[in-house]
Amino acid sequence: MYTSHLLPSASSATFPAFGLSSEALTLESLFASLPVDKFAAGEGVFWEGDAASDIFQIAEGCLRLYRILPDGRRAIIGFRFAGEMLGLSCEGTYCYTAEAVTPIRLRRLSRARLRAMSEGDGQLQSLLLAKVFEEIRAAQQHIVVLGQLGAEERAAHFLVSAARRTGADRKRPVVIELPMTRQDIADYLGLTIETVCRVMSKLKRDGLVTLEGRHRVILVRVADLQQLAGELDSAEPWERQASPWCPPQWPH
Amino acid sequence: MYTSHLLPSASSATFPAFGLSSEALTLESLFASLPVDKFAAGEGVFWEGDAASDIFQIAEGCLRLYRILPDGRRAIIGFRFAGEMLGLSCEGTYCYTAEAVTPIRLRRLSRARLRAMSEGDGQLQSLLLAKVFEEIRAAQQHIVVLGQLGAEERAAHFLVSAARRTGADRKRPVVIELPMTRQDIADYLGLTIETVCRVMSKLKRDGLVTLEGRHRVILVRVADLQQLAGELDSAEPWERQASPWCPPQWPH
DNA sequence: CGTGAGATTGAAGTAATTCAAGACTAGTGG
DNA sequence: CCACTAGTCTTGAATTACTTCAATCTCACG
Repeated sequence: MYTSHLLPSASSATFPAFGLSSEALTLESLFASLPVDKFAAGEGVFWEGDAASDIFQIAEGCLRLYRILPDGRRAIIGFRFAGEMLGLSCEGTYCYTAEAVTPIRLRRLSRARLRAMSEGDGQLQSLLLAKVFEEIRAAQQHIVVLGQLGAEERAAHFLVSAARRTGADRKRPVVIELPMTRQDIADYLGLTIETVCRVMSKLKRDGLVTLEGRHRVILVRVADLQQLAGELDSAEPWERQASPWCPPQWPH
Repeated sequence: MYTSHLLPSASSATFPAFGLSSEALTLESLFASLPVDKFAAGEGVFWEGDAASDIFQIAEGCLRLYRILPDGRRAIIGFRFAGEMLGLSCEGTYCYTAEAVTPIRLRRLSRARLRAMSEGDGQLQSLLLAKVFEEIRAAQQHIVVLGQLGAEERAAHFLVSAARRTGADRKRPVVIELPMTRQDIADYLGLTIETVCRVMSKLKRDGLVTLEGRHRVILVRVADLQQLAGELDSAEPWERQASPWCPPQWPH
């Protein structure tokens, strides 16, 4: 029998932030009855190259997803917070390592079982597909950030994006918890730890944010931060005619 | 017309490079009977924000996919070559603009129709899903490139990756055609056009490549280029124990 | 053979990195 | 409880990589 009551705090408190309520309910029900795995901070959940046997949903805590380059550089692909899913877009083998930033609790669903469940269920398939599309969208967003934005803009985007993902942008003041280290943020934004520090200090100095300890940031002037971030998320599509861009013709 | 000599018989010549032969055959058959649309160089196929009504397969030519930032900067998300698909991972509205680099011919399949066709067809669904996963994988790869690699490394990765995608890496010498402009490459790699030029010149000076005109590059020392690129594609996963990385513990 | 867009190269400027020193903070042991 | 310690964070100074500005070159096409 399924649990008659939802988890005391986690589910009802955290889910509304991460999608349509119907979506959250349906995907949540997939995981709700599964046992919970715990990992300590710093522990790995899976490694790049492992057979991608399971997908996960985070009940509590924060993870970093990363790849290590041959020379030892670490590229953090992204972070995952409570309520979000993990490993859905990997086929065959995991294409990054997942590691707990904080102590975490998560539910594991075998890929084979998910496949079986979704076999005849068109609604479930589209829910999953929507998650995959969301992931692509986020990845493309990150590409734009890394390719085009400067250090301050990247940081601003990171903060605004974190606020939106955790639902913190819907209350005032906007308070976000950043459990990861500065080094994590640096490896995620393609900067050095020193640059991340400097930029955060500058945002503080300019009155855009307040820093409370190492892991709490209060977004004071959200609109300015969004503008700094290039309004990449909320921006209406660029005007088709107004584009200053004159595309080069072939041949050149 | 451009590339008439390159693609005498587009499908059979180019498909083996882009997936399993069974996959290519199946997906190709989806498009084979559809009429061909033509676009001149510089023409847009769809724009960011348009309703994502169709998906496309490129019969011939090359496209750039990009987004324009509020201040006019252009971020090229990627390129698509003959045989590749387009618009599959967009839901609701296209999340980038697609524009012909060269004159192109492509086949259009309505999303609604694809949906109907795949409704009961599990095999087709997994073929499509595989394409989507491939796209995510490529996006994550690009994130690593933009976040961690220097200018020369980025260029090397771009060249090696282009060689692999077009199948040019399976013949010697490795000759790749780059129909896009240097500005396109710059906007794709997150560099300026001058830096792209300088880096290409350096690769040439160092004997890694030969440049023939503006749009043909011969990869002379492929292994060295791959190493420069961080061996991001071919690299075996990093050793779990040998990792020099000591993950920070929580709390910090 | 002239023309113009694109490409290349050089020189100066700037943003981010590297190197280095010090400050903070959480956890430890007296 | 308090000092001690180790890891993290922050700031400054010097350096580097990339960009910007500017001039020249190349090539496809008329």
